Amino acid sequence: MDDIGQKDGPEQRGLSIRAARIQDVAKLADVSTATVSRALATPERVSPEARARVLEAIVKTGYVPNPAARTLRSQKTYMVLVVLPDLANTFFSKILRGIEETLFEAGYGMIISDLDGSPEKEAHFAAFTAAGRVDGAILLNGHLFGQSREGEGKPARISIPLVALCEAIPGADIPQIEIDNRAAAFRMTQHLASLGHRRIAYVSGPAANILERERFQGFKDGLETAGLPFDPALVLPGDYTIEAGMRAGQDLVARSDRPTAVFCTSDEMAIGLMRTLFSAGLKVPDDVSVAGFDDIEFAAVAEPSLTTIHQPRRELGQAAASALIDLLQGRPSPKRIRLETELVTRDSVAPL
Amino acid sequence: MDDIGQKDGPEQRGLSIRAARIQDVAKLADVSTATVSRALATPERVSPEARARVLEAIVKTGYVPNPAARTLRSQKTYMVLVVLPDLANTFFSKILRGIEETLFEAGYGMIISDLDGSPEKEAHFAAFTAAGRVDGAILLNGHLFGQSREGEGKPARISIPLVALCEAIPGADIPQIEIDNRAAAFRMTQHLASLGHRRIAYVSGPAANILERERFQGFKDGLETAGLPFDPALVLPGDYTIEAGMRAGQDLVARSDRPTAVFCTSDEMAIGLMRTLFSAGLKVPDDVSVAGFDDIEFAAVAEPSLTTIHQPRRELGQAAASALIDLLQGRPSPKRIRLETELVTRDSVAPL
DNA sequence: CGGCCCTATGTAATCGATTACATGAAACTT
DNA sequence: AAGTTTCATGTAATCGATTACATAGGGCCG
Repeated sequence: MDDIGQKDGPEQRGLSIRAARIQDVAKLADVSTATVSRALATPERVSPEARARVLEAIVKTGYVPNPAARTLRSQKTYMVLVVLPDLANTFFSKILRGIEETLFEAGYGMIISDLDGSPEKEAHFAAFTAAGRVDGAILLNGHLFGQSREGEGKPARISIPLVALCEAIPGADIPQIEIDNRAAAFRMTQHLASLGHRRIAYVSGPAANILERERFQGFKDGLETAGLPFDPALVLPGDYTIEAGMRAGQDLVARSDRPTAVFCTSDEMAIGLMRTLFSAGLKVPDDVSVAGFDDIEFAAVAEPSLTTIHQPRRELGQAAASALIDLLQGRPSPKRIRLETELVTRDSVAPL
Repeated sequence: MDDIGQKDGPEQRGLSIRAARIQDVAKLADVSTATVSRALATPERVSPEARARVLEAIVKTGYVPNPAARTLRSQKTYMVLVVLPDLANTFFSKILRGIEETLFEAGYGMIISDLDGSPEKEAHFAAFTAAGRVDGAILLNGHLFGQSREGEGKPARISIPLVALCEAIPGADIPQIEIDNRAAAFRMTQHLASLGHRRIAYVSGPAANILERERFQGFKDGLETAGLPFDPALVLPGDYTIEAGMRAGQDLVARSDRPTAVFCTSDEMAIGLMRTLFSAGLKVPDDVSVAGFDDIEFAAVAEPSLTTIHQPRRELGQAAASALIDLLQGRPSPKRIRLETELVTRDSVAPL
């Protein structure tokens, strides 16, 4: 147990900021490095006495295992990549929180990639996963990486466990966590129709987006079920942003035959749209009813407060993280989870 | 150049998903692993021919360096930790984007830690940095990690480069990126006073918060300069959230001698407060003027649109990331950066 | 022409953990 | 009592890069 001047211990003299290694712990506890490692990873395989000595030595030295060394050997990073199209979008932040919480509890860290519409960044992060910097990834961007063009003798790419969140990825054999967008949009459309609205405008998401297609289908189904005609002139292009909502609002304001209700496929668009209507002197819901989608925090405090579809954002994040952790730890993972949405009626929608 | 059946190459037969290693590249290019490494890290120290062969081999094999191995040897992770108190808060998301952008361009990845007010998480992430998982950290939470209680023979903790963002950390000898909160609050207070308001309420942040102290001081200075008395009864407690704003609103509504203007130290609180005033039948700005702070996206589209202090959030993130990168790469780093804010006048504030 | 320096490259140690395999002692079986 | 298991532990190979040191060849100088 003589721990003085052995061979090449870190000697912590003065300012030596060298971190304690497993060797130092082993020496202090008078066991081999293997025993230290086992005391941490599989305590039941180490005698109580040795374990106690190791634990004590760990406290004394302030030992923290070196993650790089651990990863190099065991091929596990305990890191998860979260890929999303726009970090600045309010909709994602609470989802991220749900993800982070769940990952943290399971001992995983979270690396965030904001794609920002850049294919370059996407390629970078594809390489990132291929290099083994993360054990798995949660994709919020609606498609897989890089589409694997197999030219030029490129070897089969390393594939890590993936989970799709919110935007389902058609054809991908991975867990998909989402809401039933079509049903939710259907529900909202029916709600508007049930209040007597017969001319209902629709402010869309990006055309290529899978959410958009589902919601649009739900909208059309809803019209049909309500016995209302579908009028393409009442479909306004959008991209889920406040600005898109404002543009759609300008379009509507300029029309002579205005619809009596507008279904925006995001709350941000709905809020932007209401802003423009207001500025033009129109009253919501007296002149026009406006509905949103998502139920972000500001929906409840907008003026007027926004009727919308509530998405359980935090739970979505948690569910995705759980599914991924299942995969990472070799447990069976649910193939598809659809969380329930809810129609939240507030003041922005009124009977005709 | 015979690459068949050498000794123990990866052989990529069928489904072998083994990633190419530096050895494989070296063999294919007919050079040593050292040369491959140098061809990537210091190309000028490798002959053009060798370099070309290496590059070709890299493309052929799809080689991506293993980050764990690289980190283990070189002690560099090319990862940065971003610590923030609440990921779900709108205010942070655009800052995060600024950080991510800048880090990405410099080749760094971003790991996010949402502290969520949990000391347990904080301790975890302190260990995280100590273990060398990141090269540096950006702190948005206003204080340093763990306060380093040096008891029990704990060795000097590894200290990595840090940068404080938004919330200055008094006494810490690290770069601080922020705005001049006091000056901004002063400015807003003066603005309200100049419009004739003499009874101005103040909705605060958390008392312990450094931002709060600065803004509060600015507020008091503003009153004094305008020759207005400071009335403690007009200071309402808050914590920057929508809900806090609503509570403050309820408080105000219940009063008989209402102030004519309210300065909220966050836009979220201002929006929540306006909501409550509205519900109580009060008009903004006719009955009460309301001002915010931050200029989040929703400030411009709130009804009425919000007079507030614009913070250059993206630029704050970029500046912090740049400062950290400077530190990481051994360059001198600015000690303190104060970005300019701007008073944005909109419709929620009107002359008395 | 011999010595020196520079350049390009190879060899092998190293980073710090995990873990396959080996070993010796104790416990149990028949 | 000999043989077989089990348990606790140690030894050393291993993960895949970087890099200190060694070396060979070429050019230059006096």
